[in-house]
Amino acid sequence: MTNLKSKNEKYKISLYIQKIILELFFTVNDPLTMAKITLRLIADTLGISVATASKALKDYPDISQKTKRDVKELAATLKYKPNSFAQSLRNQESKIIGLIIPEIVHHFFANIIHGVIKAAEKEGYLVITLQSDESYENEKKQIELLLEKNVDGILISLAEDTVNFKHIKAIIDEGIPVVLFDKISKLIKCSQVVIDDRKAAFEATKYLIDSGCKTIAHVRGPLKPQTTIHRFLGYKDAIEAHGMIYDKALVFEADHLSYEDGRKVAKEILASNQNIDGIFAFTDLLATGLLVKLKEAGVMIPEEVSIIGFSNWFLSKITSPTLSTVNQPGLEMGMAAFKLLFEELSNKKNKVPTEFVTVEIPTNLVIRNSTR
Amino acid sequence: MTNLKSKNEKYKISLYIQKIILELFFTVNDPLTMAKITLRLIADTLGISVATASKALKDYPDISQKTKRDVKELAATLKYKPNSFAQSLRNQESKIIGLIIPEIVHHFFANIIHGVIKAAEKEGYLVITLQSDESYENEKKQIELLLEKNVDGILISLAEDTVNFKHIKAIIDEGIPVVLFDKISKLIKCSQVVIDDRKAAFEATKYLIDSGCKTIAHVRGPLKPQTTIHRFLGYKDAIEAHGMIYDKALVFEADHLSYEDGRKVAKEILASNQNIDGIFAFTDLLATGLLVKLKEAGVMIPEEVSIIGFSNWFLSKITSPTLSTVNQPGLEMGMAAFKLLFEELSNKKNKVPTEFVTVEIPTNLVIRNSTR
DNA sequence: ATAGACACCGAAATCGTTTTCGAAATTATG
DNA sequence: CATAATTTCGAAAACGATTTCGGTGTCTAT
Repeated sequence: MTNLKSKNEKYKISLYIQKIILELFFTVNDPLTMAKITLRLIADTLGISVATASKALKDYPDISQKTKRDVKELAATLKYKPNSFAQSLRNQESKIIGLIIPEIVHHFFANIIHGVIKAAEKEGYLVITLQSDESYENEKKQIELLLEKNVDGILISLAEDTVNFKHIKAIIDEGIPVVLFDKISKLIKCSQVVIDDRKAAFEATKYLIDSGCKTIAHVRGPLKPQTTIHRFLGYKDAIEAHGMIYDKALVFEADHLSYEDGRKVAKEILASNQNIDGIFAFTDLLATGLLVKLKEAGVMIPEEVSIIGFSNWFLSKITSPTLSTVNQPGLEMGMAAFKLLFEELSNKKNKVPTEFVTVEIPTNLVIRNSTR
Repeated sequence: MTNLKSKNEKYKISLYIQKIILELFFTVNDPLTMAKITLRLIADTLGISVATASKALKDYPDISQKTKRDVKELAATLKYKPNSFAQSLRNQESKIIGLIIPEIVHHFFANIIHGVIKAAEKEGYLVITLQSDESYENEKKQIELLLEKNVDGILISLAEDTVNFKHIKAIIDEGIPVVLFDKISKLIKCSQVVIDDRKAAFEATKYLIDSGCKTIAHVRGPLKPQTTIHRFLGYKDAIEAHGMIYDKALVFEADHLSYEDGRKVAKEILASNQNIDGIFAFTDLLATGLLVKLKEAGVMIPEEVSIIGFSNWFLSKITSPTLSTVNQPGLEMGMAAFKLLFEELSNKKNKVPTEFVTVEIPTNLVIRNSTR
């Protein structure tokens, strides 16, 4: 590269520009040999230093207006894009965050992803998404992957079989901000985003009671997750708070949360002969299985049995009758989770300590036609 | 930092290790002051050069076994993680790819995301996902964002209102590999992943014919997208290939592909009095709307009218009767798209030119209970 | 003893940007 | 006119990892 710092700059610069233009002209269709547009190129072209070029682009006060104009103009025409690796290396931040969820193909989690990406984009952050498949081992591995890429922070919804939290605590101790959402653990000291499952279940059950149901069943999920317990307790609370007696025989367990399981439980309900006239199901898919099977058996919904689900998945709008349910706002939860992370990231930059908070996103009943 | 290159290395090294251990001990709980584990640290600790440490970790042949062991051991105990920024800056690759889709909360696209992420993870790539909201402007902006982060390649499913392809061609010319999938354009010179809509529609219609339907309607989508035209043509092909006459009056247009639109078209079909006994719908959601509305109107499905949808979304398994449909394998498409991109990336690294191919992922009929 | 072969290691350049600190050039002031 | 104040700029040191190229030291063969 010719040294441009001689006296006769003007002449040399124009020569140099000619060279650049020629170079661009000849190589524009051949990416392999195309000149990289760097600060060095801009600086040399204008006969200034890289330092000055950098400062000009960032509007440092110690650069003259004319220089700023020149640099910005050339940068624009050459379509200069700062090399993010170099920037990140300098600034020690990637402006990328990681997102780990148990399952992508899932209405609720898809909404979470959307919420996170949307909120992140607004603040100039991009999101790397990973799926743990509900596996602890995957979760651990994926955290490693994200760390290797030097993400600035991580958002996690814990996998089903994650019972040990050392891997999460370790990264928090390393100084990487972590925010948990949906599948959380109180044992981890970090900010979290949740819904109040117990309250939501209470409201749902209360609605069934208020609408006249006398014998209300609950179809719960597998025992392990916290949510199962909370929704069950909400159901029990409501029953007992309204002068009814809680009856164990009215609680059915589905182990897979699938449509098929809903149908299976429906059969049990029919066989139990308990005059059940209201059902609060752990999730919409179960509720849909229940609804369809009961209808096939000649039960009128909602006249004979009211059904209420949980999550407000897409399918609850298209069952017949349409399904009443508890809206679990994935989009809002995703956005809230990112906001917490963002705050923590900002605090970290300003060396301000963050105190962890647990944000509760309100749920709401969506009453459709499966309830009276 | 003490210079360790004196004769009496052993003594100094142990002193230094003491210092490190103390340092770690005192700062392990304070991320702000915690020592960064770099090659420099490892090298100094062992009294070797950074170059040697680097080569030891990468098993260069000119490093002794002992040195390799020492370096690897210390690296492991200190949990050394190479700084990806520095690596990327050197190697000019980020091992990150971008993925732009029109809509995340969507069964098919969620499958695509899953497929891409899964295939990418296997090859050591991570994925940044972005949603264009079917907007050309967003698409353009997001490509910029991805380029700023120096992704190695980009996977795109074109937005609905993208009719101008300059932005895509520009990045291809810049040498960034791009692979298009699902919503593609033949006008862009790059590898693509598609399904054969026309053939799939042909098969679906043929199934209706073979199962005895005499008057078969087609509910098509909005006019613009290619897929609408191809599925319509497939329908028409099948009709004409089986000795039936194509009748324009049997083609209904839905403009939003929504469940509600399906219901609306069902009304039109009922009002048209054409003795329609088979319907091929552009997509499952439309088909579901049709199915439910027809049932409500007392039409027996499939005895009086057979219905077949398109895409094999989740909901097709839970309608009653369950919906026959064309399986559009999102997972496979996502994986195929990544594989094409990966190949191109490898070729680029080896300076081998890539010839663009269009991969066609086979669809298949999923026959359930909405057809005879 | 000397040349050649071989094993092992390190200095230094590189990737591109940022920022500090001091120097030069220009203008203002007494 | 000399000095002080102000603009305006650039050299250089980061940020860490990689890789080339050459330099040690040791050993073998003559």
